[in-house]
Amino acid sequence: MTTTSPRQRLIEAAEQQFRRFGYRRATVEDVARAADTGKGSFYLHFASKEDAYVAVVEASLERFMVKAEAALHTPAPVPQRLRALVAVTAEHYGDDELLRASLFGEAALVDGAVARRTADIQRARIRELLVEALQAGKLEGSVRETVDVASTSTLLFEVGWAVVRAELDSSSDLPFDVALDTLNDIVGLGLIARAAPEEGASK
Amino acid sequence: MTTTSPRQRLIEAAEQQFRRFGYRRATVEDVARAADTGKGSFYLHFASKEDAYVAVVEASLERFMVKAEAALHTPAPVPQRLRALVAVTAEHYGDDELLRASLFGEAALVDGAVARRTADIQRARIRELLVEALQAGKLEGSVRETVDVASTSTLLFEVGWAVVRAELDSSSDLPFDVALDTLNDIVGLGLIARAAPEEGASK
DNA sequence: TACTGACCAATATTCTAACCTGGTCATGTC
DNA sequence: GACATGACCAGGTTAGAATATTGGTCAGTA
Repeated sequence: MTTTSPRQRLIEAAEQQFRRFGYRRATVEDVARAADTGKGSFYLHFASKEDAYVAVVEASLERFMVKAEAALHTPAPVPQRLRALVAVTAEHYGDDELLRASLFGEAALVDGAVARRTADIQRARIRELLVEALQAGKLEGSVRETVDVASTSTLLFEVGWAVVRAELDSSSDLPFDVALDTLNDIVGLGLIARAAPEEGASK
Repeated sequence: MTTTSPRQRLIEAAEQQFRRFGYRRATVEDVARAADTGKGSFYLHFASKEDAYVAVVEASLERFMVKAEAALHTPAPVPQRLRALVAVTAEHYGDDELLRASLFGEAALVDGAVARRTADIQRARIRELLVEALQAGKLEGSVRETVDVASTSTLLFEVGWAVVRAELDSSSDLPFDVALDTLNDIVGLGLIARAAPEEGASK
């Protein structure tokens, strides 16, 4: 029980406390006690309570990233991989209240500046994934060369989350698989009726 | 100054007060006074303060809808019309703090149940626009017959707002016209490299 | 050197009393 | 009668003083 490093123990204890009580109500003292150490030691490892929270979110996020990367690193064509990513995300975020609250700013667990900070971290990390996937798609030839990776990843990120949110929000009337199909369909083929697949079609 | 109907005067007065002080701080009494009428009369026209707020949002929304419909009802092909819609939206919502706050739940002007209610109204109304545009697109042949109008409108709504938000959020690093181009590009052509424009490409 | 917990300033909570405001309705006006 | 009004009330909100808690520090211990 005391075999892990103090920092590790602190992160684990902090995670438990934050998950149970939320950012505000969890106290540094309780975290330290739960990690079987003094409050002073807490500050040897983290500059502030907020930093500890960020560390917890980052650790949680890392666990999600493993799944997410697995979903993306398959031999399937890129659009199908994106679909898998959305599915995995909905599943994971459905279970992980802490990540969800930190991303959407659900006030029950976090809010204000901390929530914004952790939301940014998640967004950035997940968008990296999309950038990577898009570049891989270009290499393998399944994504058009002309696609602007930076802005496309931003937009993909938003539609992706729209679908995830529709799934997590029980009051939504958009069935998950329909949303997924549509996402794939639009992202894959666009809206335009096939006519002139040659040059210069937009702007 | 007293030529308009009492209800109209009340809505205008309410709009001024709500815009200036926000939903909570604006008082029914001040609204009535500003409309040059008694507080009791207020309740002849509105069942509650909240209903008056909704009426104000609806009136504001209607003014936006005029512009939005104008942007959509042009002879241009549908994707280009959608682009115009996004541009118009960004412009209008950039100026109209009340609509913006009511849609995004910016707490300065509104929050809680009222904000949710007015957000839903706006979402529904704007999504109708998209549904209409998609159907028109199908008729004129510029939108694929196979796209699912209901779910597509939902997703389009989300990307559209992502672009608008990127524009309104000054800290965003995504230039508006790049975002617009990308939106058009993806929605128009999808991501897939042109290869087999025949059958069964998704799912 | 590595750690700790008593300590402090700042913030949060609780309590109470005064105050305000959404909504009603008896009364007045046309 | 139909319509409009403002005095009135209950419930909720604010203000502010008194109290308790907590993030963060640091002198002291092992």
